[in-house]
Amino acid sequence: MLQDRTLEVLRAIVQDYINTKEPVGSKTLVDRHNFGVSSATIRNDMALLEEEELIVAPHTSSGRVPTDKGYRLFVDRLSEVKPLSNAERSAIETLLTASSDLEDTLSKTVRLLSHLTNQVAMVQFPTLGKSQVRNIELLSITDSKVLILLVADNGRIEQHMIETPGGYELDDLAEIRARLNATLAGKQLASVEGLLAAFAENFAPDRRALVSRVVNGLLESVDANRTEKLLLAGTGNLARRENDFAGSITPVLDAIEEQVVLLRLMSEMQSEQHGVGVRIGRESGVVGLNETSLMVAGYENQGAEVAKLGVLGPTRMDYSGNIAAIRAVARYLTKILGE
Amino acid sequence: MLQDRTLEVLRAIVQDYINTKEPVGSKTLVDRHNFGVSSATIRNDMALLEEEELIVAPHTSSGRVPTDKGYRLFVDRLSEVKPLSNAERSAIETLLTASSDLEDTLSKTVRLLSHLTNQVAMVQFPTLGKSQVRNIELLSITDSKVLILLVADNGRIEQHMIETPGGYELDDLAEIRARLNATLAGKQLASVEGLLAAFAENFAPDRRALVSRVVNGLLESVDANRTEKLLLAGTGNLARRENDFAGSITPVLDAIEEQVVLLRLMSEMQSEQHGVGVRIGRESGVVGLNETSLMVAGYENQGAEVAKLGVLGPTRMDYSGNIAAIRAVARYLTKILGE
DNA sequence: TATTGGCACTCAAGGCCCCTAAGTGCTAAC
DNA sequence: GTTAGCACTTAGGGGCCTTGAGTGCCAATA
Repeated sequence: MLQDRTLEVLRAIVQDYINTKEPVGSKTLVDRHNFGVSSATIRNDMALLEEEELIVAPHTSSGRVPTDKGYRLFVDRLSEVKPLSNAERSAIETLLTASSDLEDTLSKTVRLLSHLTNQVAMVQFPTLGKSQVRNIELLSITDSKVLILLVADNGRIEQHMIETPGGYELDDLAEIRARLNATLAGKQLASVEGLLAAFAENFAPDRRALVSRVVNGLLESVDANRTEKLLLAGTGNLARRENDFAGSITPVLDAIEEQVVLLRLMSEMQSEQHGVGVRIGRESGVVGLNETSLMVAGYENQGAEVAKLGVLGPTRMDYSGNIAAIRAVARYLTKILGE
Repeated sequence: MLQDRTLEVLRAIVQDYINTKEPVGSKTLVDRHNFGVSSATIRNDMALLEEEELIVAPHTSSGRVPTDKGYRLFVDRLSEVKPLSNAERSAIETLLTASSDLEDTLSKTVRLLSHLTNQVAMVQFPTLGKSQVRNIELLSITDSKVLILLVADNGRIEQHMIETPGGYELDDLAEIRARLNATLAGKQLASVEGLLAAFAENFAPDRRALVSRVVNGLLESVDANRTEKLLLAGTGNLARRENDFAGSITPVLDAIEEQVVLLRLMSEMQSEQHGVGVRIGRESGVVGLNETSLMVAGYENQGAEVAKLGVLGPTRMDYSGNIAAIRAVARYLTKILGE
């Protein structure tokens, strides 16, 4: 087992490396922190840390740099949550105001988070989860087009246009709508597919074609609600301090555009330290994100976690500060969604 | 006036520079193209071109590179539209299939365009223009929330949630909806604000609060339709060939995220050569885009231009090929929207 | 047993020098 | 108007050396 001081050395290395972007050596370490021991002792500690693969030397006889494993230990056991500055706190309260429009609120949130952290920020739209159908509307748009509207109680509203080549009667539409609502209102979105399995059979044969078109459209809406949506901000931050990435940032930009990967990762991640989940470097298992870390926290609506938000940045990032920012934003978003 | 051969030299310089990414000199030029004259003659031509500020030498006695002005002349007078390859043509037809959902169609389009050009691709949503109100729906969501739906005949559907603190009667809602449709259906979106100026006065005083909340919500929807929306794809292409940008790509990424600037530029641009509008380097007047060129073409729906699409990339880009791709995609999109 | 001073060793980075390859401008001749 | 010839320029690459920061190890110390 590593001794206390050895762990302190690791902490110092992580902190110094985050600040200076330079590999850190034993001498500078004793200069900057007062360990009360000589650099030779620190060197011994560093040898231990290297043996445990917590730090690594980019080339023989250069300073050391934390490995993914080193950052992991730091995050799990050594980092304290930096309290937010007053300026940050008030920025959150000023910029994040309630709006009855969900998309508005979330888009403000993601921009705020990106400014607070100087990283790429991400906010997931509320997901299917346990949310329920509030109601369903069918709107006649043209003779051969009907708009289906699915209002869920998580605040999302999905719209889906369908074609009805044979035309339709408004009365039919009204009836279908009424029966759909009778069948589905208050039911969980996840159960919609099952509940509609035999739905068309209740109608006269000559209307079934129309009914099943509507049902299919509705199922696609449910699916769209299941397929998560992601808002992003601050992509420019990736390239700002370019040398953060040894390779190119292209794979990172690609992964960001290919939102599916990010969404999957976010969903898989559980909150760990201080309510924030962290994936460091290769832990994500996504090649393009080998040099990035991902940190997410859940936010809630009506008492249940509905989705996640977080940031993506180089592994060499300010974990303490970012954890604090993410946590604060998640809490504040939960609060204003409750209003 | 510059002679024909001198212009040919400019064309050759632009083409070689685009291909090789290297400043091009007089000797390599005569080697690669058969001008039938010696390098000394080419040097004289180059001196003329430099005098006209069409090319520039990065440092004394190195090859020449086209200036913005040089690219401009190339695009306006020297470039032929490269016909698309069969593979590209069939890619367009395979990937771009009609869908009744506008967002689907456009999102396919933007990804296609980004693949064809290897640049950042952009597609504007259909804009206000001359489009009309198709109909308006008011949906009761909760006791104190009403969803306003504005269906426009350009295919866009705006949804906007409003709060009604005092509650409301369903009958009231139905009446407001009926009168709104009577007043607005078939009218141009641009005229909605005027038509609703005195709308609330037709109602009994105790309902006016509700009515004006609805009217305000509706006006915001119209505004949202006016505020253009942009789909983007291929951001990773910016960083792919990194040395395309002398400075950092951060300002470019920022400009992309700040869609407002791009939207303004796209709206201002008129089609020039071959139906495609081009802004080269500093011509855009946007500092962050000094090293990029923007090329856009309009696409149509129901016979009228509704919005634009295009690409953004380094000034050193394949103008001929990209113009061809943009033009083809715009035409094809127009075609399938018409179906 | 943990810590320390001392020492020999390593290596990246920067400065310097030199050379080469590609390019230029100019001039006089064709 | 075109060309050959020539002197001149310069970025970039290779080689060489120095410096500074760092390391590992060992014997001495508390």
